[in-house]
Amino acid sequence: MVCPVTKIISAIKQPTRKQRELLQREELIMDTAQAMVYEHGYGHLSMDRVAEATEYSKGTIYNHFSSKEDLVCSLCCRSIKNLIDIFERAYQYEGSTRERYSAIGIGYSLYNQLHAMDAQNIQTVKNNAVREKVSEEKLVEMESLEHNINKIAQSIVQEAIDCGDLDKKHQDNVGTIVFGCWSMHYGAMLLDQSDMPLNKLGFSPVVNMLWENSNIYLDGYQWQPLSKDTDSKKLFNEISSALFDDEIALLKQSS
Amino acid sequence: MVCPVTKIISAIKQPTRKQRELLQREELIMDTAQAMVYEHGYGHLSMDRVAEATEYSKGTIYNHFSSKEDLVCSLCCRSIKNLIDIFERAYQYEGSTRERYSAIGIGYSLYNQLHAMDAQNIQTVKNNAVREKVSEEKLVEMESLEHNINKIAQSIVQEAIDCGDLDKKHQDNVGTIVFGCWSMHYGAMLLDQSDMPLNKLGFSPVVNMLWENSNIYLDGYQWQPLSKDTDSKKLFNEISSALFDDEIALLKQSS
DNA sequence: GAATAATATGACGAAACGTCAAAAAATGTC
DNA sequence: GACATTTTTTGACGTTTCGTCATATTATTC
Repeated sequence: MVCPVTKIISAIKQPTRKQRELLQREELIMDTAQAMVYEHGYGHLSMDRVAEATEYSKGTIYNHFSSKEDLVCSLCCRSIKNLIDIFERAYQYEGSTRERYSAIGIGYSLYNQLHAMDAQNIQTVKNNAVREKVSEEKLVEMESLEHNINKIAQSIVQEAIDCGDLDKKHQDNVGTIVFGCWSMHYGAMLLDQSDMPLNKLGFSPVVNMLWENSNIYLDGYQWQPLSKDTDSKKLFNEISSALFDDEIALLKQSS
Repeated sequence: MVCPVTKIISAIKQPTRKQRELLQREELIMDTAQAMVYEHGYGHLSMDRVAEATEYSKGTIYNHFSSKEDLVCSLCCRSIKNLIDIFERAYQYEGSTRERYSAIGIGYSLYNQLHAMDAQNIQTVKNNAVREKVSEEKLVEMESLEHNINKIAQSIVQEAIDCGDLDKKHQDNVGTIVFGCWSMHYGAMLLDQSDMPLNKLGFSPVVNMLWENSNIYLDGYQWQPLSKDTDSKKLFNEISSALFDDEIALLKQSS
């Protein structure tokens, strides 16, 4: 159940050559696994295949990841780190609190469209039968990452309250507001996944519905400036191109 | 890949003795599988164990369900049928369109709290790796059920528009509105599932957040009467006890 | 350069899936 | 009721994959 290598790696400050090699190999294993999932689906991912593809033995793979599920969870952690990066970019956006919060939602949609498999991995790990087999350490890591990403969203809501864009009466509802958007986006992403056929060029129709719905929702909280007093279509495009130009390009290219 | 027995059963109008026996056995298998998941988790469900517990051979089980995933999907279909029943009760509720629509949400929350494992099964089947192994027929059945349940929600929205509770300008957004609530509830349910520790007596805190959020959301659509002009806490209790008294009792009892 | 510690390997046992030839039961025919 | 034919059931079998562990290999220390 314990991963000797992981334990060593996690305690690193200034990595030695040896440790760099281990880290590098860990990356290689993860990249290989990810490619496998991307190309042939989750069902085709097996430890034996990963071992063969990386040209290491199975035992070595197990030195890095205590189980197949642990490996998938590691992929999730990497995805969440990518999401954190996106959330941070949204946080830095020069605009109203409302716009910055919306930017998070757009970034989230974008990421999930670009990396549908990542979303699928996260969904896989959320499943209790899978979760059970993930090592304690890795679960802790994931929870910590999820906590951090949540924090970013919460701070924007808090700032909105502080500057008056959101009424002070919502002070105790910061969690609820974030939870609302989170669940809506999370649910939409998962529902979208089952209906894969609808992937047209650019954003999927689900993204548009989601954008409308989140605006309605935030208007419901009277978060200023209201979307009904704004050109929300235009805002969507502005935010997309200001923050996520590279991703948009990729999206257009891949369709 | 084909299930001989299922094929026979599905074409039944007036079941003969033989067919009744097959149906009955199918129920037995499903009940056994469900109990297994409930008691020891999804990971403990195996076809061999089901065969042993039902005292039929594995081959016979496979005559009914073409794969383990097919069996789980059948459990999902049963859950969705239960949900349809709940949605229909909500549809019949004597109250404003807004209240009836809210009743759906409450029923959904309730069902998922009472049958957390059902929700987990649905989540499992949504996963592509699992979905791939479900027989075509079963997938069609599930999609049809999902379509029906969606229809119930959509008709309430439509009625709201027709009677003026919802502005006519939303005529083209019926799908979007239902999708919004659906994704929010679906996402909330899944997020709730990962945080199992928070199951206090009665409704989980997530249900409260969800209730608040859906009200805000529907207020955003200006769906009359607005929750901010109503005692929404009271409404929640009224709907719960009017429609879901039995379920509430079960919920209190199980905590 | 030898002794010791760390790491890598792949053969192995266990668990589970799904199949299929043969056995058993049910049904039909005379 | 006896025999033939069809349907259904059975469980042994082949296959895949998991995760382990004794052994082999490599690295490090003295």
